This record gives sequence, structure tokens and C-alpha cells, in this order.
Amino acid sequence: MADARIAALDRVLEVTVLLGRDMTTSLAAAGLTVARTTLLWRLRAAGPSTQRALADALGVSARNVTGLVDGLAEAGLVTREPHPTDRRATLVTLTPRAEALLTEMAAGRAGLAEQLFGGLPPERLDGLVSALDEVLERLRALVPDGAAS
Amino acid sequence: MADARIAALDRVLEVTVLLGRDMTTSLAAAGLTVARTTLLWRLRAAGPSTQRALADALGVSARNVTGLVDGLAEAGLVTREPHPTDRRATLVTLTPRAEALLTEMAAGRAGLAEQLFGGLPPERLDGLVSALDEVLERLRALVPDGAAS
DNA sequence: TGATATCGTGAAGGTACTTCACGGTGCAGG
DNA sequence: CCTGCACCGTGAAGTACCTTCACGATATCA
Repeated sequence: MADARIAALDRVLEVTVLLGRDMTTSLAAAGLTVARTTLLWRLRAAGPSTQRALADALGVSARNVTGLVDGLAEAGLVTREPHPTDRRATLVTLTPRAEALLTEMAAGRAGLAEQLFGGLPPERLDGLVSALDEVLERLRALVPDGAAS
Repeated sequence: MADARIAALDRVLEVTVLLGRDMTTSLAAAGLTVARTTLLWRLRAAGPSTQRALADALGVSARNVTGLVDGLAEAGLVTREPHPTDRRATLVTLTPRAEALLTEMAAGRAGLAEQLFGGLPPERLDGLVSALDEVLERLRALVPDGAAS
């Protein structure tokens, strides 16, 4: 009984580790890091944002966002524009290059999904998704929150 | 078709994020970090080990292990003993306090498994585990490897 | 207008990683 | 025996991610 649950946790933990490794290495090949990429995705989803908004969305300190944006700006993936009404704030905006890169990455993500789940019959896949949804619900209740997607 | 697979990937990714957050915060409450704890677990599984063996097992550089062991030694969780036959090497050994702590953490892990998977009927749990096993197999083929459990 | 909150960033610090260089040691082979 | 090479662990230097605290500039509200 409990063994099966621990087995499930172990599987999930191992998936976590391997997936993290895969993400880190494939992003590194593109000259990116996980943290910076997360910011990029958020920008793509939300459009030009203040650094404060990004900090809240990612669940990190505002100071940290300054550093991440510094790196992304230096890589030419992001620009700092003046906020139209609030002169304290800056609007972080994706460059066309970043947009292209993100589109490419979305394709890569679909490819990964295909590789990982392609062999599973639809019913098992559905079972997996719904089981993970229940787990996610419990998990969300456990974790004090931090970001959104 | 592809949508369901991407949905599955998204679920797995989100579980990864939340679980990582949970681990990090609960370990921090115990004055530990993920990296150091991984080393501790490895020591518990393998017994006293040289730093080189730990580096290989964790998939990190030997230099990094030096730093991790430094921190753990300072926290009184680990000691450096001379290797009985090889004077170049040192044997990293768990202190009784670390053993107790690890036992406690194992209980915590069982509790987490219970909380996350307790509501799932056995058949769905089995389905989850076997699906994750298949995914893990594909994942292992994808990732250049690094550590063991 | 003046107190107060907010935006972004400098300064300082901690952890987790890396590579490179180097001293100490183990282990053959000549 | 002793020389050369491989291996162990660590100092030095560097990168990335993250934090808190302090501060100047700006917005806001009474």
C-alpha cells in the first residue's frame, strides 16, 4: 500500500531530476539558463512587463529580476523601454530574435512531449494526465505558491 | 493527439516545479540544501565513500564535492576520515546526528507520498507508476546520464 | 505640500556549479 | 630502486542564481 505510493513518489522525483537535467543542458546549448528562459516565457505570455510584475510572477526578488534582465539584454533577447506613464518603472520587452527563439522552443517542447508520451495509448495517457492533475491539486495546497503559468 | 501529450508534459513540468519548491523550502527549514541532502542520501545508501566516488555518483565535479562536504562537516553531519589504505583519499562518513536526521526525513518522504497519492485508488496508482516507468525509460535514453540512486 | 509607498539598482553575501593548476600519493616498468 | 604517469583532494578564479538592506527617484494620497 504505502510502498506503491513511495514508488510513485520515487518515479516522480526521478522524472524531475532527469527532466531538469535535460532542460538545463539543452538550454545551455542555446546559450540560455532555466531562470532566464522562465522570464522569457513569462514575457511571451504576458507581453511587455515591469520588472516588479516579473518578480511577482516568477516568485523571486525584484533585485534578482534586474540581474536576469541584464543578462538577457546583453544577449539581445530583451530591451528595457521606458514605461509610458510611470517614470520609475521600465517595461521589459522581447526582441524579434527572442520571439523567434521562443517559437522554436515551443516546437522543441512539442517534440519532447512526442518522444516521452508518443508510445502511450490514449487511454493510459489520459489516466496519467488526470492522475497528475489530482496530485497537482494536493501539491498546490501544500506549497505556499509563488508563480503562475 | 499532440495536445494530450503536451498537456501531459505540462503537468509533469508543473509537478517538477512545485515539488522542487517544496523540497527546497522544507530542507531549508532543517538548515539543509538539496545538493547537500543528495550527498547525504548517497552516503546513507553507499556507506563511507571517497569524495571522488561521491562526485561520480552525483554527477558533479570533485571540486564541488569538496565544498559540499565542507558545509556538511561544519554542520556536524559528516566527518572526513583517513582512508585505510590510500593516503590520498578521505572517507566521508555520516555522523549519528545525520543518520537520525535521514531516518526522520525518510518518514517525511513517506508522509508526503501519502499526502500526494493517498486519494488515488490502487489501480490508478499502478497506472501512474507504470506510465511513469515508460516515460522514465525514454527519458533515460535522452539524457546523457549522470547519477544513480 | 508633505508623508508614504513603490520602482529599480548598488552593495554585500550565500550556495551551487565549473575549469585549471598544483602538491601529495599510488603504482607500475625500466 | 626510482622514474613517470595517473589519481585524490583542494586553492584560485569565475559564472549563475538567489537573498536582504539601503538609497535615490518617482508616484500618490491626504
